[in-house]
Amino acid sequence: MTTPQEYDPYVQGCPSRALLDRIGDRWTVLVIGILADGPQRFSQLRRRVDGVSQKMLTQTLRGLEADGLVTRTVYAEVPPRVEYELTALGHSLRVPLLALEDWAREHMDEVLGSRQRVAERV
Amino acid sequence: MTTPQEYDPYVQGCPSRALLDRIGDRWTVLVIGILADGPQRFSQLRRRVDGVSQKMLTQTLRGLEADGLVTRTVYAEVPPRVEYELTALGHSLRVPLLALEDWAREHMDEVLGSRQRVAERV
DNA sequence: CAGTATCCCCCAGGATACTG
DNA sequence: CAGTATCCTGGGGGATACTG
Repeated sequence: MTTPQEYDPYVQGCPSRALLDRIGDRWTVLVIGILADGPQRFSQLRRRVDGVSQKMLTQTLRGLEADGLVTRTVYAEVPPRVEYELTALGHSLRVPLLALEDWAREHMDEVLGSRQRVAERV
Repeated sequence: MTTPQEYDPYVQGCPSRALLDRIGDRWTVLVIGILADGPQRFSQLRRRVDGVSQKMLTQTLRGLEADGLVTRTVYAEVPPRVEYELTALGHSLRVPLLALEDWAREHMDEVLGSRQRVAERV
């Protein structure tokens, strides 16, 4: 603690790389995006995140929960109802993620065009 | 083309998911970050991105090249020198990525604290 | 409904060896 | 130096079946 230890993702083993891992997997980002609309049930998420398997959705949600980005609330009803909701921390992460989505929307054509050209060996 | 087709990452097969894939893998983000400092040789990148294998670095750079985010310049010298540099598009991607890095720096403690608590079953 | 538990396959990616 | 080429393994993740 003598030197203030900054998080440096370029160094192996730095915890901030762990964040990159979490952001890394496709489902995490998509689930956060959906939850930004408000609390959602498991089945709603499953339906809205096209292509996610039950296993991966559960796994993703458990990870988000562990990271303090999402809360899980079980209602004592029959049939059971479970709602997932972004925490304040989760909402704060939404901001940079939105910036990324905006970039994608704005520049995806350029990227795809480039890929096309490469694929055609032009 | 009757309805303006927006990129929707929540739909399977949407090309914008391809971008999530690219951002997804750790090396891409790290390499872009390093290249933001200016043009770099292969060996420099290899050294600065701690833990990347030769194979993955090559693969990552080829991908970035294909997407039009990075240029590859070969100098006819002995020994050979190859420099990688961000394109304007690559630089523009830097902006949202920086926002993400900032978030990580600012909130990593909270995330790690949460993980700790979960790991300890508290 | 909202999961857990299992099996199992595939391929991302590391290690190693070789080349222009 | 800046890569290819090849081999090989771990585990990510789908499919399926079962449960509170």
